[in-house]
Amino acid sequence: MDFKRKLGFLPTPTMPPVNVPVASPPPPPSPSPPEPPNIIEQLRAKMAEILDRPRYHTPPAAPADPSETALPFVRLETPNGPLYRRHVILPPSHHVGRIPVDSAYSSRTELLALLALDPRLAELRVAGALFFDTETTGLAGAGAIAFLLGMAWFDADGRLNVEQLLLRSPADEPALLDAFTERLAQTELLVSYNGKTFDWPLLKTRYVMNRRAIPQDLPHLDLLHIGRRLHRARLGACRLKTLESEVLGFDRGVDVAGADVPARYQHFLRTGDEQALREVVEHNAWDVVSMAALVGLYGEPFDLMHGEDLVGFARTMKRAGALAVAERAADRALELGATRALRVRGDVHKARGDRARALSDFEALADDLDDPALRLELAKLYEHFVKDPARALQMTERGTSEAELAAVKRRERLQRKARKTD
DNA sequence: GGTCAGTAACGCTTCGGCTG
DNA sequence: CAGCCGAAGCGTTACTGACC
Repeated sequence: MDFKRKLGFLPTPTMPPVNVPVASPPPPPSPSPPEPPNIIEQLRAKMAEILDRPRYHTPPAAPADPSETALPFVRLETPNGPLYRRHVILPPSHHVGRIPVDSAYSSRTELLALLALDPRLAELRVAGALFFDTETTGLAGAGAIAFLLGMAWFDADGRLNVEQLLLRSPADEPALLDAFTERLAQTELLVSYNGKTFDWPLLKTRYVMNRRAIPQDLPHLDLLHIGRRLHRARLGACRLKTLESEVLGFDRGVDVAGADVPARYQHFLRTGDEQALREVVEHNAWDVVSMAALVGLYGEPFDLMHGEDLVGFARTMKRAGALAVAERAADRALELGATRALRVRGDVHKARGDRARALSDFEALADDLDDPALRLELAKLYEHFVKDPARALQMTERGTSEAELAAVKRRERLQRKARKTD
């Protein structure tokens, strides 16, 4: 067998033609057999799955007319080589789902600072923010480079400018880094999605590798962590794309999976085929624009945010010590039917020393008495505020005994079930 | 597949309020 | 006044998940 051909090191007639759209995911794995497959079968299935993945290193297409380009970038000459730039200004009416992008411009950074648990941000303006996102040749730690840098900022008229810089060749990296340095000089606040962990350290590594001064660390608003605090209870996963559809109400349709991005760039480098990169470029632009929309929402959340998300908002405000805002958010969440907000509001009342209202909210959660933390709060209030030790004692026994009873019953039922199936 | 900010769950300490 | 309780803050540790 020709293993090189089989494993994709050489082109085969079965590979997709260069210009075929390549965004479709690989076909789903075949349904698993009733019996667990042995290790050989598992390896065969894995190999089949790998071989079915789209490949991008097809033979070079016929030389394209150099005057035509599938990618909407303008070539600029710089002292450090060519720089490929795309610059778009979004109209003020531009929305991402329900959220007008320019709402971020007037976003209250006091609120964003509380959400980010970073008081420094309150002094800054979104007008001085740079939203940024990179597309790279892989994850950090493996010599990855950022071949596409997407940036967005508001100009003096409050319009969102989106700029993208592309490396048509890795050799052009110094020009890209210098352009980024220039943009950073006009920036007082960085905004990213997981950029504190991924994009920013990776870019700093690239400055080192290119023997350039590392830009100074700027205040950094990483929306991933705010997203988790607000939406995790409702959504579970908090990827940017999930927030875009479930929080902003926008579906970008066909999109590139992040894990496919490195292969698409490698394909571009080997063949010059720009088609596969077009969707990466669009994906990158959407990412920075969506960040701006998220900032708009987080800066003015009360009218537009989902009730369940306002519970997370209220909890974060409480954690940041903004008790009045926390109470307002919990009230609004309850108006929207999110009864989980009772727990947060009770905690807020307690933190303010309003034990009567704390008791009222905690008692309204009587359905949750199997929650030991809630029973503890009620026991404290019955003992020290209501002065009813008997009731407090009941609270310490009640839920526990019920939970234990339920656990014992379940254990017995499962044991019976196990005996039947033996 | 590497990285790392953030989180949760601890234990420990300090401080202030209440009670007998 | 001593003793108890609760709240809050701090440090440690182990773990999670999102980025390409």
